Amino acid sequence: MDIVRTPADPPAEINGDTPTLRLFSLLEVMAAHDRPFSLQELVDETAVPKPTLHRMLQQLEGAGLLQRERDGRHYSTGVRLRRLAENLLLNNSTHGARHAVLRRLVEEVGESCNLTALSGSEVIYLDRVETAAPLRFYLHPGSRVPAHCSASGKLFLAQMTPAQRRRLLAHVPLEAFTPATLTDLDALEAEVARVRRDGFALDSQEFLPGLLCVAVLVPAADGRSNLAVAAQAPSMRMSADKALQLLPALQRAAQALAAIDEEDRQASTHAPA
Amino acid sequence: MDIVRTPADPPAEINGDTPTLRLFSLLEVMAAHDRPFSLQELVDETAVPKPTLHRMLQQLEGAGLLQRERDGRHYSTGVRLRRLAENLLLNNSTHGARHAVLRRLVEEVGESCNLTALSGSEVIYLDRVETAAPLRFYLHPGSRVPAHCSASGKLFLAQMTPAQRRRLLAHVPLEAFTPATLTDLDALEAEVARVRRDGFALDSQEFLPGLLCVAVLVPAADGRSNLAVAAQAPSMRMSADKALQLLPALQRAAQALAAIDEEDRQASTHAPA
DNA sequence: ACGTCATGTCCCGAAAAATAGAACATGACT
DNA sequence: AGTCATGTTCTATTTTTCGGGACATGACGT
Repeated sequence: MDIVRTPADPPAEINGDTPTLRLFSLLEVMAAHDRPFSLQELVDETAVPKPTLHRMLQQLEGAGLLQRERDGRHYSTGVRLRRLAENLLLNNSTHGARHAVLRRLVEEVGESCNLTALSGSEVIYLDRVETAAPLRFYLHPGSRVPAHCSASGKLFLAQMTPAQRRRLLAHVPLEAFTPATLTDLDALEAEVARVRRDGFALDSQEFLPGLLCVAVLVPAADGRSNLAVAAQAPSMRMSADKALQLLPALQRAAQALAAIDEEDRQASTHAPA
Repeated sequence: MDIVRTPADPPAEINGDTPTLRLFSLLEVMAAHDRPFSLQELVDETAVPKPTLHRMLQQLEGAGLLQRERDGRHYSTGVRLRRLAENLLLNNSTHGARHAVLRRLVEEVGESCNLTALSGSEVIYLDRVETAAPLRFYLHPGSRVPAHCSASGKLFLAQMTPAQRRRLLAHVPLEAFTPATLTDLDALEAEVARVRRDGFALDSQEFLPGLLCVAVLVPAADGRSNLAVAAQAPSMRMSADKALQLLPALQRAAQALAAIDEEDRQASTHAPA
């Protein structure tokens, strides 16, 4: 059982999650290297049986997602796939804007920052920008973390009603990841009350030893937000005191993100292009 | 409270070729619009049964290819998908006909040229060919540059709707890299209007002191392009006036690049035998 | 408060597709 | 010709998808 579950594993291997998604993994392998691939090369690269791979390539070629080189035995990306990629990046102003805010925040505070949301009883990393500092934690977007031992998670818990919070926590044991993890319901309630009062949350090595984190909510129009910004740093560079100094920058970023959402909300009720 | 659905939208478009490929069609539909989709919206758009669509979205979300908005009922593109798209474009430009066109352009104009695309709020260098002149800027493929202070970036901005552009720019501070950088929104709007009218963009030391740049869009069949060609030169060798003289060559290269895409498209619709 | 509507979610048997071993085909090089 | 490496086809078995129908949930309107 992994501590941090990551849906998208590092590039090396084809993921057998579900057959459909293997095609994506295959494309990722091909997109990662800058050259046309022959069937055999892909077999070596992915450890997928040759006939299977052959069929996958045929499918992708038939759909125009891949195309064969002139020699007939090397595959490279097809127009349709490139068109898809272009459109994808082109029609992305929301993520672009959010990401930009995050990037600016990282520049300002000098530590890795991320955008998180609550999903079920876990906090999911929506986006993340790494600091330039060489020592850093590797947590990529898409990872999940329990709510009770993360700064963002405690923020989300803090805005729930006691009943909602109890219901969520009742079925999730408060697993101890470090000695600092709050595993007692009463202690967690007290912490959550503090978070609600202060408007920010700290995670002081409660999830990973040596990892500190400060987070604030991105305000939402209806009062309940499912979006938080957080800054993370190794304890070597960050103390709890120093974390507090980052708060103004975090709040500013949160406001900017709220403004983006507000715009989106308005834009979506108007006629799209 | 949705606005009335415009009948201008085509009826349905998901290809039932083989089940696996429907996921790609779905992504294409989503990539074609700059907004998050709810399940129901996609049902209307694609004429795919609701449970089926639901499963498809779940799969894609689980794989990190899509992600839900924080309201939990709207889907938009995920990090993994965007990363795939970036890699795809990055790697594809390096080899093949595009590179050749670029190389020939460099020969013709005598200055370093590059191919760029918009990704988020930044311009990403897809490919670059250096001039032979000893004095030159070192900017390699894959590097990124803010949109507001690059010739290509201003071209991409110019073809957005005002709303899209505002959303992107509102939260990206118009950072001043040089005294010439446009840091005022109104000034940038005026510049963008000029760019749209003229069909080309200039960057006169707005990003790096001493660096001039001219760019034009590579025309796309559907009118919106995510590909631009640009020539760059140090101010010692290039003035704004002289930059204009490069325009015909750039336009020719852009046409050639557009023709390559067109060829690819046609080739992929012909007999794959 | 209650019904009503629209939307998101789950279930499950029938149908279709993916899987990968083995065999076959094709060329390259000796 | 003989060997090797690679691409292709065949096939029965396993696994997945499919989508109608039913259920759940929340947002209204009365």
